[in-house]
Amino acid sequence: MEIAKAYDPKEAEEHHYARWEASGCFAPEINENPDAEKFSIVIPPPNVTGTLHMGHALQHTLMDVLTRWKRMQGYKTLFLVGVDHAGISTQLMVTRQLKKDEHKAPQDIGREAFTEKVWEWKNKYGDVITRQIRKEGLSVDWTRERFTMEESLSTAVREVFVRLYEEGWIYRGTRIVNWCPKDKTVLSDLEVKEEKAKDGKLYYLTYPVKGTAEKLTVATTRPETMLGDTAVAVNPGDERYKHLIGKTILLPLTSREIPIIVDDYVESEFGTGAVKITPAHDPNDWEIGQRHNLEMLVVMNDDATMNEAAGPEFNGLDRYAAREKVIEEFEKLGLLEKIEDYDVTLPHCERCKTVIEPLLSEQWFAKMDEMRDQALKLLREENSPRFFPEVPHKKVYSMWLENLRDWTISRQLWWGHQIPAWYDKDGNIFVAHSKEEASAKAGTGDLIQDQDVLDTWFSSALWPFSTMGWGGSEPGAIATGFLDDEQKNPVAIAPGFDKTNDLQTFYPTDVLVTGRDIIRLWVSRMVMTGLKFTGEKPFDDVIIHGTVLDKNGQRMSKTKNNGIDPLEVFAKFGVDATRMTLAGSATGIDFAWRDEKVESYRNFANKIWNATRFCLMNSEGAKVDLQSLSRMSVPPAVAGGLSEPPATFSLADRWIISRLNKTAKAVDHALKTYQFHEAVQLLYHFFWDDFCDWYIEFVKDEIVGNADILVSENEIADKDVRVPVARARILTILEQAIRMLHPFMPFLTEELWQKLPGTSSLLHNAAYRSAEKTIMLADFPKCNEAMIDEAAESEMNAVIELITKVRNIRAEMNIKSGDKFTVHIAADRTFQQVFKANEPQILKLAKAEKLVISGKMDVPKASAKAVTANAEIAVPLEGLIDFDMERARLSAQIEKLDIELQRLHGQLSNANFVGKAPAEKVSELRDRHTEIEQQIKTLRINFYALI
RNA sequence: GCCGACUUAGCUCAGUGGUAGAGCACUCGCUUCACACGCGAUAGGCCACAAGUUCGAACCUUGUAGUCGGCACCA
Repeated sequence: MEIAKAYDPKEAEEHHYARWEASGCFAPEINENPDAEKFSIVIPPPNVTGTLHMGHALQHTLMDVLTRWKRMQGYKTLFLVGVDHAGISTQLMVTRQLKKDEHKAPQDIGREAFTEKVWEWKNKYGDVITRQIRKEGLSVDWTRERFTMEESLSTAVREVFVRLYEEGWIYRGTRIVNWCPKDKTVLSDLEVKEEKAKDGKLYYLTYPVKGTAEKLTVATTRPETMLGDTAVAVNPGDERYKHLIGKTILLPLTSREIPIIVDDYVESEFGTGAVKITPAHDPNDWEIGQRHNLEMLVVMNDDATMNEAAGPEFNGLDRYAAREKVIEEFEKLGLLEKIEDYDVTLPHCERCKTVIEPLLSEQWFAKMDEMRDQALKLLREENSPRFFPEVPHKKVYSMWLENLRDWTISRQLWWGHQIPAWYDKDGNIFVAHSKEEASAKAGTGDLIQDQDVLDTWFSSALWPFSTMGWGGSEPGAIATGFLDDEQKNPVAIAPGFDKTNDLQTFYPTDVLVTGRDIIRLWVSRMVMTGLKFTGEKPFDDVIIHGTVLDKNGQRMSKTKNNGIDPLEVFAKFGVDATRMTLAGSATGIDFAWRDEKVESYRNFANKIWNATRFCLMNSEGAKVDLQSLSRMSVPPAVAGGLSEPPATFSLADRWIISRLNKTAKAVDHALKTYQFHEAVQLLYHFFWDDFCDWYIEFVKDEIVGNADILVSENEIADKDVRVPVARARILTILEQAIRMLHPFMPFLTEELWQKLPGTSSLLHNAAYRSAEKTIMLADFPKCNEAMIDEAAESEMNAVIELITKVRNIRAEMNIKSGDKFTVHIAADRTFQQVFKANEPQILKLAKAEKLVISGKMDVPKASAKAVTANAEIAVPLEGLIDFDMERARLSAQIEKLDIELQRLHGQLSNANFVGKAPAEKVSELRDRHTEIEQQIKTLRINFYALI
């Protein structure tokens, strides 16, 4: 069979995904083994407004590698996919569109019509990210796709809210909150980003003390808030102000009189030692206000303009205009002491970058204390979740939990889960699962539901179990199942999908893969709610991946416009090459994006393609056959025709099979410890260096059918029998390698595997025997310890070293490629045998025409020389050799070895080393010392022979 | 202010208490019948700096410098 000369990823990417999906390979139901262990992962749901970026691609690749690997091992695998409704982002997006299309604001059309619009938008544009996920090749179960706003998940949200409320963990209260004046909503601390202000100023305002000629100076970065001052505070121990305590201030620009109070919060050394107190506009001031029973005077509206309480002159002014005006007025009054430049960091809205205004506001809060304590207990007692890498994430996680504050969970938006609380005419609150239930509680149907929605992260926090049908049953009980809102989000249910079983089967999940920025926003909250509502931790392991940076090591951002679009990279180099690049960078470490890196994996993909091409071109009469890798690989009929059981394995065969098994073992270990890059390196090295560069070259003549094959000395095998055996063997080794590569390079490997003769569902893991043939379900290769052959590895290494040294002579002596020569080899009996047995390969790969193998070197002076660990090599080059050049070559080799010899000598003559180092180490170094000494000796003899 | 990470070949990065590795780039040579997205052969590093622990440190400890993060505070 012949295939194209180069790999074209596009074709494979187009064909296989749809087929996999259609044949149910992604759904756990494909697994026929009733006793199969499960493996489950939930995707961190991307925003419905999102488009794929490199961070997703990295995260998704790691999850898919794990899932495909486990699936091939016969685990009942669920990789659950879904999308987040992304409250603010989505509302902003639809608001913008509404303005553009209909020149309307949400308020113009009302809540119901607006949310209807959002659903329309979602149904029309909300699948961008999921289509992109398909392109990535993710083996997610689309039959279980979830959306945080669908009915079943909303049920879970309401259940959690009601329970927490009833237990007293959720309350409504008036606090200073982070207010975004542009989005006009409250934000949690985690949605606020501190950023340095460009030209921060500190304003010193002077306040006259009533009944004296004295004045008191306070400093502030937000002068406009002085309109809401209700006290000035000093430290109780501050001698400067002692006599003023209890007196009052005549607050300029207002007609108000405010007290001078003492509070330990004030540091005498800082600023002027006197602090203006604005309880309604600053969190610290609010606390002081609580302690001293101060008036809370709100002087701003929700759009950060000043309100009536700020006085008629300021009413309606924007906060910055008001700031200017306050300064002007103070200046006029001679009360502005000074303005200093001041480094100040200001809170910004994560979404719209507007400066946050701390504001007194009535909101819903969740007290996390009980859940926090459970999470901390889990961490301390069971070290769960385990973070990979553990440093520094474990600490970030635990420190945040330890200092956890109440969570502001309400948002002044329309898009999201509306808070299940109803108010009667008197303002009494009834929290319930539905209006009916609330009415029953209230004894009246005349109720109005709370207008706010919940923080997007509230529903995300329930993701691992709400997606699996959790409906509010008691911890540990079987899920009650869920209902889907069919009008809005119809979900196809796979045949055999038992709605009530998912939670029981797949929860808790095995591993979570996510970025470090949401450890607190999301990971911690999943742990807390998971423990409380299911009685179990939602996952054991948390892999925190690194950040993909641009090629200059900068973070990718829209403002810098330095983002790299994964889809463009897919188009240029293929999905598989991109996945290899992402999986090939060390877990948890940031790395700069380089197209060159992808290019090298693109080349690797092509290498795999061409190695397969070669095997297919020479596959007649053979097929993939696992028996061909075991010792008794010759069919009985043939074996019967020979007098002895045949030694069918050449050195190269034993070697590559040993390497294959070692690689399987190492890959398994690497993946178990989430060292994805380690697995990538192992597979790359095995395939390219071991399999292509050496094995294929060694057996090429044999499988092409050019070579006579020696069975034993003087006995040449029957080609008709031997060639197919050799072909089956190379096909099988290739097939095993491709299987191991599949989790990383799903498209290429499927494309090739389908073409290999002899592949069928019989090669599937036992759990998938009746499924349609696909490499996705092939059994993942396991190490067979019996096939690890150290003798073969060391003998093969001797042959490789020999060939390399001869090639080196050829290159350094400038011998034309067409010129053939004789190679003399001196070695001990064992290695004489080894070299003899591999003579045809050595001749071919070293481009020599004759080998002279003996126990002692005897060649003309005009020879190029080299030594290996096991042999002395000479190539007679009468007339071609330049003695000066050869001497230089030899002395360079001697010099190199001598440096090592000196170091070894130094160590071995150190009594401390010999006395204290492990005996094994000492003898290892002694052997090495002897070996190098011998090599140097040989090289020296050769060197002096040339003088 | 507190905490953390990083500093290894020209570049991007692996790595280990005892011979320093890869990919790309560079140099030289190959139209070798799977692959020039290839083959072969070189070259290139006192593993940031200093001190300590150790028989032995690039690896462990401490300090210094640079780079980058996170958190807190901000009258």
